[in-house]
Amino acid sequence: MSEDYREFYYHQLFHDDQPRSDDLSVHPHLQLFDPNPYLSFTEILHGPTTDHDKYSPPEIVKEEENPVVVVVEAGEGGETPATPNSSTTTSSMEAAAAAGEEYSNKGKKEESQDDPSKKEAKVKKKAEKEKQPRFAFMTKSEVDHLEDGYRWRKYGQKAVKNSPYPRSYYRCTTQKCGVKKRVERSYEDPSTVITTYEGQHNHHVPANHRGQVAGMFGSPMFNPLLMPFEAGGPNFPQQLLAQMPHLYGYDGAVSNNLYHQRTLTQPHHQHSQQLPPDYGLLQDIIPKQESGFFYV
DNA sequence: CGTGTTTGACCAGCGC
DNA sequence: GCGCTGGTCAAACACG
Repeated sequence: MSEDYREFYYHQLFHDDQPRSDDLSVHPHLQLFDPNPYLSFTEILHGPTTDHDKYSPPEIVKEEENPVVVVVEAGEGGETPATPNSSTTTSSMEAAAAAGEEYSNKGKKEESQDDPSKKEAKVKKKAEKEKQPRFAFMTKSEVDHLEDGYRWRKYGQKAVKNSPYPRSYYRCTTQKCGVKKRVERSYEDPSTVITTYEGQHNHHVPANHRGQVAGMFGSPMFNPLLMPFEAGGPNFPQQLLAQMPHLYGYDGAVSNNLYHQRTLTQPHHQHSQQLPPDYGLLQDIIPKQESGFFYV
């Protein structure tokens, strides 16, 4: 991990003077995890450097209140620039706050005194919405819309309050797949893209024209790692997470970016925490310790 | 022609 | 009630 990345990480973690990151209390729905925030994706992939081997994290990780920060360097796949360091992914409290703000605000005034049918519809709508799993993560990237293997159709763009950068709205183009994602650039760090996924893919990652799985991490070195996941089924990432609900407080969907993030994360040290019953061969590929994300 | 983007309009929720 | 904001729609447009 370069110093840059570490700086970036700490920036995300400890900027408690930011208005959007100080209100976890208002985001009870947020579930933050901290498997191992001290590793960059590079380290995860290639093993730690000697320096980092000696590195001891300060006493700042407590229970589940700190955000997961996993830095992932994007390969040269998709639209991601070819420079190895041009794109890094992390998840953070800031992203959680950014992505979750809406959740915390909406539904507060649900006690409508309107007619029962309207109220019922509202409740139903709310329940439906809350059923949609969400999580957000941050990607250090020069491009806004990172290739992640799925096909997305942009259906809207809005100016973001307090930010010079617009927010883009995407929907998965696959029929009957209602997964959406929002992409916006952090106003605090313009080099950072905040991506929020909502919903669950119910289909395979579509192959691109060359019959390969596209993706922001789709460089050749990554593809072999993708294979087992492809073989795993249409909802592989979902299945993956579904196997670790006790770890992630979640029982269903996951973004494909997370999918890649997790897929590409190579174990270099396995902790001896209990594994899910069906962790199976995934344990060879997925180091549950070094990946992370949060739901919003 | 199929697919995806752009962009202004519209709607609903929320705070004041 | 009103204004602000976020999210979505859909027509027009661009592109391969």
